[in-house]
Amino acid sequence: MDLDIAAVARLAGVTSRTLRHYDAIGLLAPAATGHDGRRRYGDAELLRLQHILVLRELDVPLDTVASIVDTDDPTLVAALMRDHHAALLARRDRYAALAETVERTLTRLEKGLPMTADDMFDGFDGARYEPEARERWGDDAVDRSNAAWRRLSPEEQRAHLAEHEAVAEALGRQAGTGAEPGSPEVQALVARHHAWVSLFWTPGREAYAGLGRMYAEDPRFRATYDKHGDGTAALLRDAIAVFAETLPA
Amino acid sequence: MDLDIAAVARLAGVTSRTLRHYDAIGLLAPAATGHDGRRRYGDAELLRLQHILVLRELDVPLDTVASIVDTDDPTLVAALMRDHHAALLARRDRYAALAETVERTLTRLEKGLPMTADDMFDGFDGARYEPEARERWGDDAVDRSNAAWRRLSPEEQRAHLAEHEAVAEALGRQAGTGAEPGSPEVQALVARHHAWVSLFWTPGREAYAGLGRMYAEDPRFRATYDKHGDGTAALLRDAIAVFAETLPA
DNA sequence: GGTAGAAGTTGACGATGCGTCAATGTCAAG
DNA sequence: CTTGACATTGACGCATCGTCAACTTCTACC
Repeated sequence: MDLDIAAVARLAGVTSRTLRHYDAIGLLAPAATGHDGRRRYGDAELLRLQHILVLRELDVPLDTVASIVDTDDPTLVAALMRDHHAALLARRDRYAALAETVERTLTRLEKGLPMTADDMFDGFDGARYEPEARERWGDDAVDRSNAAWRRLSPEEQRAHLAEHEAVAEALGRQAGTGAEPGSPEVQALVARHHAWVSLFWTPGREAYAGLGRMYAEDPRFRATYDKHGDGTAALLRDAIAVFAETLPA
Repeated sequence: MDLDIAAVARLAGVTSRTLRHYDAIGLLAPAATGHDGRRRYGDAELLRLQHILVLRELDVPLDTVASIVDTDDPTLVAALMRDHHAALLARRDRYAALAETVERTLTRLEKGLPMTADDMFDGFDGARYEPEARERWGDDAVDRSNAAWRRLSPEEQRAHLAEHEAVAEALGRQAGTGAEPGSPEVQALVARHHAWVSLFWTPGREAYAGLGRMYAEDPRFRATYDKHGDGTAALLRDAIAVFAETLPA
């Protein structure tokens, strides 16, 4: 895979100007530039571009996009992609609601019926139908999460990662003894795990449970945990399922 | 109904700054301004605002929005609203496709499977999934239609309206004699009607048929035609249905 | 090898759609 | 009559590219 700027533009449905802009602001640098200065893109850049475009589609400002796509923690990445997915579905529903409102307006106008002002704007208020974009990405959740991570000193970052290792290892030992997901020892470890995740992300009940499932299903994550013993990821998943019940929605 | 700027803003989910901006650029003037200069809005303004917001939602530039919402020909207005509705549905489907693409990317990444570049951007290319916004509104169809109407001199505009009256009257006579929708006389009149509509809008098969149905179903339109005799609107609808078959999709 | 044409490069300016701040005025309640 | 909430009109700012302009480079064909 070695594409020139025009090919990438065609594939992604953007203009070459946009790609140059993204290069200029440091958002998406080409894999290499030919000896003549021409930009060449590879697979990794395509993946990154897709990620960028999803976020752009959600009206996330490009500098925020940069901080998001720069995260390299796979836990965060996966959680974010799930969030993006949910946001896209929310958009879909929003446009469905808008279409319905327009249709209702049309038929009511045709029949000469009156409409209340509230009816008329049903679906238009971003605040009610879009608790995603601005509130979600503006300078909240994810943005803060990255900022939080970045604010840590290198030692603190290492300490944070070490805590995760410690939890995973302890979980592995519990898995080795056939411990129950709901047992006090395991739940205590999950609590530590939740606290660990919460540094950059405060998942709700569903989100945390989803994260747990992903740990067990995604080969990469599973490997991360199962290196401490087979069944560790599965134990974590089940333990998280129990723990998640206590979280707010 | 007599609302101040804050009330309108709350209802529509925009800021008061936006409403002032729309006033400043002549897009949406308040119904009246109090003796102290405060803007007061009425029902008509709310309807116009809804129309504006639908178009804005579709990324139509505001000056184009202005030219669209300024049309006063009810035929055009109805046709446009139907188009807007279709465009919103297209958006809905687009976000559904995007969500699907992201989901596919996620699961494939989880399983370590490769993805083709084409797969990855499925749904992102605006050209393929959005033959609406830019191409539809940019400076095409509707924009041109308004411009076309505006380019006519006042006498030409009168002549155009007179042609419509003449067609409607002739149709009324045909309806009075119980003519068949498919008869040569009636079809000749429909051809004139189509030519009349085509000045500002070139409807495809489905669109023209839909327009015909609206003529018969919408009380206001029905009245326009049935004043030349009961059943005129129905005859026109059926005749258009026949005529539309000959149109390109 | 020469040359045309397509497509790349950087650099610069412009447009759109409001956000936001400043300075000021007015209304309704206590 | 004060106070605080909200209105008004400028004015400037900004993000995200679009759109020239001037120039270079690759490819293809004679």
